[in-house]
Amino acid sequence: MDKIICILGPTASGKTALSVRLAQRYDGEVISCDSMQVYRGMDIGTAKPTEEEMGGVVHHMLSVADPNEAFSVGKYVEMASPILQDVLARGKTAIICGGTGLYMDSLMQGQQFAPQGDEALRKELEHRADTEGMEALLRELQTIDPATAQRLHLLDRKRILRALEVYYATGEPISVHNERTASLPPQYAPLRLGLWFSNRKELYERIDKRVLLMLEQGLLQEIQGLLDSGADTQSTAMQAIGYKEFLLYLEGKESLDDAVKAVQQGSRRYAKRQMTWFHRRDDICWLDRSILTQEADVFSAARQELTNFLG
RNA sequence: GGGGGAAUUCCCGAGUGGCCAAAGGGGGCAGACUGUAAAUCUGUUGUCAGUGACUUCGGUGGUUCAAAUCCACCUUCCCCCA
Repeated sequence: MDKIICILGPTASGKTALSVRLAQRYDGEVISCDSMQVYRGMDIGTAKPTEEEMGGVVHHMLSVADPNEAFSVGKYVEMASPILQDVLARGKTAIICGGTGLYMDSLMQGQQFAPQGDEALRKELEHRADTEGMEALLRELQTIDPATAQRLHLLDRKRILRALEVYYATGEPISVHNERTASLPPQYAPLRLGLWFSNRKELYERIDKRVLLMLEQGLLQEIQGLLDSGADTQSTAMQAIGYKEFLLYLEGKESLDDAVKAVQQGSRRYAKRQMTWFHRRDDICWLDRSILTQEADVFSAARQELTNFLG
């Protein structure tokens, strides 16, 4: 049995601290599972663990991409998979820690994504969406992949375009590809530990506070630094919560106070979406942080689950 | 002291006699999600046995078949003149 522990939960629930303690106790290495912590130079706003917070534990998948590069789930799995195998091969405990549910599930599943269309195809589809409108494209999808067209909403531009892209790039409807890959057995069977708050207000308070803390730690300077070094404000990385809003402030388009509120708001809604994602799994051991308020409590609760898991 | 204006469902804010449980936005809640996922998208939001009933539009009392909408008084807030 592979020694893999997944630590998941909404933003600001204390995943980092728990992962480090477990790694120290169980001879582990942490593999970060966060779609924004992969970017170099985005440390404060993504709450990337500091050298000190890492407590001597080896961390992977942090700062592995340039903010201007287009990162994605596919790349994440490509990069993290070999790392995970290596960690296991060395007899270490792998601790997958992060809040990006899609990335985590994909890594554990060994997800094979349908290939990406080339740049020209994607550009063309984008252009057609703008000129012909989504109705036309959805109708087109209806003829080549009715199942997908059926479940997608007219306004879900991203997914409609991707479905068309997959079909034109591979000749296979994305629904067929998905059905095939979904029936594959998962590659790993980790212990999943989920952090959550039965009292949501407490989580929201932590989030609000953390945004203020990031400001104190110099988030604005960090963003300015990224801009100065040529960061593309349209990039995926710059869509990160905390960056896109404060960018508006730095550009003088919004007051600092409004930007702070927007970041807090965005983070709270993000946390809710994360919970929704995780909720659909029924194999997560949930640790209630409204009850386990001290980090030591969380740690010992986690150790109990681990004891059962390792047998 | 005098004159004018405003009070709407969690918030902002439409609504000036029936088509109003009340537009729209925000927020909340719930959900979706297979290469942008901290992204993208959807639903719902007075109460209740849910094709219907009931309680809401600062308060009280009127007018009317019918009021958030009209009248009177009261309360609070804002503006102007003193």
